[in-house]
Amino acid sequence: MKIGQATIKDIARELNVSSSTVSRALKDYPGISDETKRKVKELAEKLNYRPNAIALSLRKSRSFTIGVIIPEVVHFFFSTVISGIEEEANSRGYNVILTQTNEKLDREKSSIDTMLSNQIDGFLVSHSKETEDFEHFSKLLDQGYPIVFFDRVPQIPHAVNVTVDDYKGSFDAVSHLIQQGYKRIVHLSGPKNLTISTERIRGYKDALLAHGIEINDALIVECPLGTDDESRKTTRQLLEAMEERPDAFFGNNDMAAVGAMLACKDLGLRVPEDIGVVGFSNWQFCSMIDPGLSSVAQPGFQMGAKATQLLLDLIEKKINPEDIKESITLPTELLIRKSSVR
Amino acid sequence: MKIGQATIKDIARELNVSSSTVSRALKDYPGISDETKRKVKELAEKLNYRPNAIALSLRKSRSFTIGVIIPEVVHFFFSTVISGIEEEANSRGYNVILTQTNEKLDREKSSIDTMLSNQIDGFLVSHSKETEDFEHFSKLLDQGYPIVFFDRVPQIPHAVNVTVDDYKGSFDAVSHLIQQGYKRIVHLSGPKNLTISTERIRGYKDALLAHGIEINDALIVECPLGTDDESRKTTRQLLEAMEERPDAFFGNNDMAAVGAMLACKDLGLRVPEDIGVVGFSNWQFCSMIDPGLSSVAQPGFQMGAKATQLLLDLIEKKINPEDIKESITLPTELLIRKSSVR
DNA sequence: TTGTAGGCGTTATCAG
DNA sequence: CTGATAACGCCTACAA
Repeated sequence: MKIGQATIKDIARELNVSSSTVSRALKDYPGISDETKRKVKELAEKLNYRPNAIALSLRKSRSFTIGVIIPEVVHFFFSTVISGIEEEANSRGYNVILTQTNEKLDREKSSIDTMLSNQIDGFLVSHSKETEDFEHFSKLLDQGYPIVFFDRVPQIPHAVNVTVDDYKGSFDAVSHLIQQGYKRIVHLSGPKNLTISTERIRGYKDALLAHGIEINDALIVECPLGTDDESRKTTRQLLEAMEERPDAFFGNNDMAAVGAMLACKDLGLRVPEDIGVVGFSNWQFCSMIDPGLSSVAQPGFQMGAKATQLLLDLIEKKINPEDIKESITLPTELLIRKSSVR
Repeated sequence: MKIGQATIKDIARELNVSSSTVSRALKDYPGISDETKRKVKELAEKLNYRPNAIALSLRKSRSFTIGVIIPEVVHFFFSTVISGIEEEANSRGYNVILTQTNEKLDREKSSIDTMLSNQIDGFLVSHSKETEDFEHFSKLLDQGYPIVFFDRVPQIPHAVNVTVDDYKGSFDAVSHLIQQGYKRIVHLSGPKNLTISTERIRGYKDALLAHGIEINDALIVECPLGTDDESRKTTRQLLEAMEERPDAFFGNNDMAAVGAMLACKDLGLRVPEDIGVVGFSNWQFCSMIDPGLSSVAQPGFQMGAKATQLLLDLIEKKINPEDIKESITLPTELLIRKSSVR
């Protein structure tokens, strides 16, 4: 499209050969004279010829494009993942088409629709907070579309999932707080319908149990939005209301953890002396705030790269879904800063 | 593609009509009997028919896809812009294909190549730090490809640019510092080949002049990377080396500003009492750190939306490049927090 | 009201 | 070594 986009036909006409010859010459097929090859390539260069990927897609029923569906781009973790996806996809010659659902289920569904229309070769998905029923995904899987889920993964049989070790990340964080002498540890949890949330809750509970601390459900507080404002309010109320005051907060999310730190400041409580705080994700700002926020680092870039690698291998039939026994789990790392050390 | 992707032909065959009839029926063309329309639509629904966007693209020489080229996704500001792009493009029925250059010129060029191959309808570009020669863009413009540049815009005649008012943002920030009584204000500038950097420098200088303060070039310090580490080192050295100590830092970037705050802490200087600090961009963390970082907010989402709107209008010939007299400039807003108030 | 034919750009297949 | 032809899925003059 556009004035002057040269096609194979143009080259063929100018050289008085057939388009098949040109096509073959350009791809160094055997059985084309060096002379012809040279001429074709020269002219192609001169005309600034570019293969039309659209025509190729139609011909091959492959678009060399993968569709990425995520909740939000404006999210440090997700943007890191995208970066990994981009990198891996590009290096293997695929394009990335992106949509964000803004945490809405219907946008998730309509994204799938447009992507299907666009004949993408496979999906990379992290589902929305609203998604509780995974029908729309399992239908795709049944139809044979390659999908790899990452981070926010569904519980569907045969789904290929890439996650970080949320359980262990959480377990480590809470164990660390306990070792630092914190005893009444509040967990600011995420929406219960996300596996990452429940896994982190499980890690939290197990860490308490492993250190002989009783589980108190009142100390597990849901922060569904995951913003600092929400958590600031919630934790502030908590600190004011509870007769036996908590002495630590473990956020399922750095924003939630920061909110807790701010609430402490509001109330004149010192972090880490009075209250210990640990977050999850290791956003950039963790090292910039004072005190530095301890956090569980998640390898976002690698998650994106790994998920993409799996997806492309599935697409190119280098592996079969059955070969992937269980979910891929990437390691987390607890980064200890001042907010949790006393 | 994929087992069972129904096509118009499938519907036609099953209904014993021609594919043109089906095509027309599906689009409610005049001159198709209601009966046929009903039958066609019913079957289409049943077969889960989806128009093949690839075939459409080939037919129409339009892909309904726009290409976005940005330096980095992992950048709060850019992710906000992407969000705006996404929103506007989707609402108008376009797909977004994304590549990041990682600030490399050759990746910028190869991105253009793949996108051209993919027959995208237009480009949305924020160029890399390495880009000093805009030949590869002006060539595209000459060939008639619609391009809208945003934030990092080139100096090319006839280019359609969307920026924020960097000059005024900078002018306001520095004026504010002066009003607060700061006198020796250091500007942590960005790479000089970016227009946004030079505009911010211009705003800085003019604000000083407007308040009768002499310009001292030694107080304009380049922080090319724009990371907090870089700026922390740079500003620390500065604070230690200068006989007459600066009393404020204006970062062309929030990371740079934070670096300066950290350097102050390193040296036992108090912000804002001893040193005032203002950043640019208003990243999320500005309100989370202590003291809160004053910053010039840039409307990233709107920038993305506006740039996309212009691009799509250009593509759809609703406007001509000549109609856009000058660059579109969006307003900035100075958000004053504790870091600059004494 | 419906059908036929041609073409968007490319390549695989079959001939020569 | 090279050419002609058909096909990917869709749309649209033109014809009937």
